[in-house]
Amino acid sequence: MAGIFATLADRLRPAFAAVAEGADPVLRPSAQAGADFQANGALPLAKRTGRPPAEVAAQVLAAADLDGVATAEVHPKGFVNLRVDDAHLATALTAMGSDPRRGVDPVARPWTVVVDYSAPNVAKEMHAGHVRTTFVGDALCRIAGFAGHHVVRENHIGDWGTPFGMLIEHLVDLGEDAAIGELSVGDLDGFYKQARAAFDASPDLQERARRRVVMLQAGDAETLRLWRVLVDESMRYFHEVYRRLGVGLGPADVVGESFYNDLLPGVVDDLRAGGLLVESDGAQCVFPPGFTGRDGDPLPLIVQKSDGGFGYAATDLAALKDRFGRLGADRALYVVGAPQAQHFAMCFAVGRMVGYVPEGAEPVHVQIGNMLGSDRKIFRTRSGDTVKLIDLVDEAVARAAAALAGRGHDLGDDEAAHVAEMVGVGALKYADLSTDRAREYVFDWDRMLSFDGNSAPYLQYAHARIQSIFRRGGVDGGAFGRGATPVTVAEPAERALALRLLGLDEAIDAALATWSPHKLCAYLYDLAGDFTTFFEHCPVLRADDPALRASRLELCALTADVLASGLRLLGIEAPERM
RNA sequence: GCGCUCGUAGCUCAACGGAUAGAGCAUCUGACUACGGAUCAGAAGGUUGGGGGUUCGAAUCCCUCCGAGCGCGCCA
Repeated sequence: MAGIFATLADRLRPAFAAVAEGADPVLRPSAQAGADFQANGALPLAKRTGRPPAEVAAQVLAAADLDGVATAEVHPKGFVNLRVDDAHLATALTAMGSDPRRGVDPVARPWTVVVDYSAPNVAKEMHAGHVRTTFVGDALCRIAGFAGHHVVRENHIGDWGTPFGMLIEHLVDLGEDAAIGELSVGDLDGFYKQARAAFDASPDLQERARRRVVMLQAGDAETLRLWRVLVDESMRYFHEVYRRLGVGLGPADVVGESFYNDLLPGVVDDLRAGGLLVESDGAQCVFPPGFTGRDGDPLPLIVQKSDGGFGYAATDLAALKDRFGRLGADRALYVVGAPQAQHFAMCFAVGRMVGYVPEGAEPVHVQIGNMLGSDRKIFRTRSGDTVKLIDLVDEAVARAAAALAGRGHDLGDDEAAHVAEMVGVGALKYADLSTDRAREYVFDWDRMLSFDGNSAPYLQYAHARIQSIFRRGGVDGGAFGRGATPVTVAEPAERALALRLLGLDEAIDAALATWSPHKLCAYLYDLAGDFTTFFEHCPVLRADDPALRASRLELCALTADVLASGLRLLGIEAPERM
């Protein structure tokens, strides 16, 4: 089944096309009294046909088959106002109830979507900067997967390059067992800082590190073994964190920088064969058109450094080749910080020039804005250090536990702890997901953990509250929300809730159109708001008429299910009680 | 200097080129011995940084100025 928006658009499109080929109905939700949607498409057509907007609108309306779906009227200005029939809402809700996908049809043409996200560095702690790319990337994977796309998750870990000379030598100096001990308790920052301090203080170590990098790149077996120790210990820790956070990245998804190492010479060959490679100051560069740096000079993408080593641009080009070539991606998402916009724009331009990106396919930099402190500066600790991701998680859960305990509940200790984890982690995720991903946002504990406003706890609470209706009424919740109970839509609050429920597919479309999870968040928040209004105005358990009571229980069950499903698509769990 | 992103209510954020720019918090006013008060209803709060332009219609697109953040050759 399709949602209400798609249904109306399908009904209107032929009528608009009859006036002018390919004309868009420009269907929008309406804030007008008495109207649920408005079609604005007559206004641009009036201009094209040289006729008054209202006349065009009337012609469209006469041609539109809205029978059984909605009634419409033309506003003198040319807007077509649409009000969905109550009977149609009722039947559509029944269809939604019996549809396990809740009205979200699988996309007609599934894509292979490669999603590059999280990307921590080996032997370095994940910090606040990784929070958002991890959560946004994971949510996009879930949403795209649910919509029917084939999703390939890739964790582009930083597991290669010059720092590994230093890290490996530090591992040797420390002794392997001691080093592993340190890494295995998750103290990656401690290890890295020690290594950095020793490196800075010792010219001898610097020299050994240089030699070690050469050995690593030459494939020396012992060096590779030591490197592998660092990678494995780090990944073991990262995967523990992912598991705790419900992030769908595992060992099979690790495709780090080192993976592309063998492909780099081929990239250089491709560029050279394409006549794109230019030597500049001893480095092999490509100058994609349209990019200038200081003094307005053309800006190079440095593929091979003057010392013969490969730069990160080479790795990113190899990744483009691999994702669109070997993996057959239709879309390759790079869920990476906004500051790297120019770098990716250049890589994508070069990737197209060299033929790595097929016609119709598209690499997308899913830009992630910085998390800011209350001072609107980059989020840091008071002492100026980066904030460890795991510390944020622990604090979120602790704060959630305190908030839950503060209001009193009848949960046992185990369940209370479990719920605190769901609420704390959910609050952290939702705060990241609910604002436009590309924009910076101010991190605020109180706001994200508030039970009011656009927060995870509010949505989780709305869900738990519905569950309690079924418990309180001694009603088997599983019997509702399956389309087996007829729904009547009469009260304004019922209509509003019904319309919202039937908008799930549109919300998911909107989120995927721009790879923006916050559009789904906004939908869920609106849904929760519509539910509380409904719940306030429409007695459920106390409804006199058994049929009305059942109808409202059906609405409750559908709402609870859409809330829980929607939150799940964001990677957030919805407790039954809290 | 060049480039990218951004500037919306006191604060934090929405708004797919469409009618009167919406929420939450904070402020103020009301309601109910409550199907979970973590409630509901309402008020107030805006020249969408300034100015110009395109358009039937601009927070949204273009130009310009002001302000903020970020990037700009061998780190990723």
